Amino acid sequence: MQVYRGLDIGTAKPTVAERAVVPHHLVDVADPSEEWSAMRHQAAARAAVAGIEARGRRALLVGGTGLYLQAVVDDLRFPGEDPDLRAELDAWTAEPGGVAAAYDELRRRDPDAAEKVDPHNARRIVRALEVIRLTGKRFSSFGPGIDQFGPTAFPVQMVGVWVPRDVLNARIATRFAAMRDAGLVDEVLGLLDGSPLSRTASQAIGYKEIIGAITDDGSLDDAIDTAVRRTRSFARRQRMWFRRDPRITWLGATDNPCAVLPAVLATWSS
RNA sequence: GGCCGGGUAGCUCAGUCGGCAGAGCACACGCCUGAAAAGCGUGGGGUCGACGGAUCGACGCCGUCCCCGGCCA
Repeated sequence: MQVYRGLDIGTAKPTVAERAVVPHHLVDVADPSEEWSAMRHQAAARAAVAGIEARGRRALLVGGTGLYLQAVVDDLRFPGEDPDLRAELDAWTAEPGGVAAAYDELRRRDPDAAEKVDPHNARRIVRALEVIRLTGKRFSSFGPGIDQFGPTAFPVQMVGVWVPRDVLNARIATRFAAMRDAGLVDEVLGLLDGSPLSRTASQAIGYKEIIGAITDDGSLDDAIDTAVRRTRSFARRQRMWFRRDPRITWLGATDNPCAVLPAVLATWSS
């Protein structure tokens, strides 16, 4: 979400001062009305890494979105997309019994892919069918899969920071309160004056809830509360995603995660 | 004080003719290849306000009481 210009406070974007000390890439590279995607992120991030390495420097990939990280470091191939076909499939699954019918087709044309997607998950079923109909090839034939943790596309040292649950929850609540104090609501009001947010940008935690509160005349306290819960839920999914990756070295922090910095640097140097 | 409506999961509420206590959200656990800060699955949770009664059997029917909201005085 930090790729979007104007989404500063709620995405905890690095400050101008911080960026003056350490160059940050893929920050402020898209307008909030633009869509962002795993494929777009893969291309942009790999280009940034290549540029950094070409200058003899070392890239530090930071972030919590598992699919996006793997899209950069692993052999993930994203077959094309077709908006018309996508719309047709979306309409199909919106009909009564449509999701089950679509899942039947997926099971018939790509049993391996059907095995990995839940029969109720319309979004994933639609995407798999879109690829199959578009390319004529099985969805599962693209790349080794996200559960294959082989050698990375380029040398990468992966480190995860593990924080106790109660500390994490407290930090999330504190963080949102600080964002609100820093003017998050005003920032959202400013965004509402511009072009409508894209589908992807409008999902940003905090922004989505505050926009909802403003347009529906709801409670800002409730919006912040929902955003806090959604952040916890996101953190749980991050935990699930990264936990299964055997290449990650986990470092535990009891309170302040910054305490593990020396250990992170030691791992990095090796 | 009188009349009416309500009291069921942490929250908001369904519950048909009396026949095994339900949903959404929350919470916990988990899944994942162009929406991923997205999407999806599984699970734990109940003195059905309290007490008494009729009934083989009550969240439901009868009685008394308590609590909340509205209207009237």
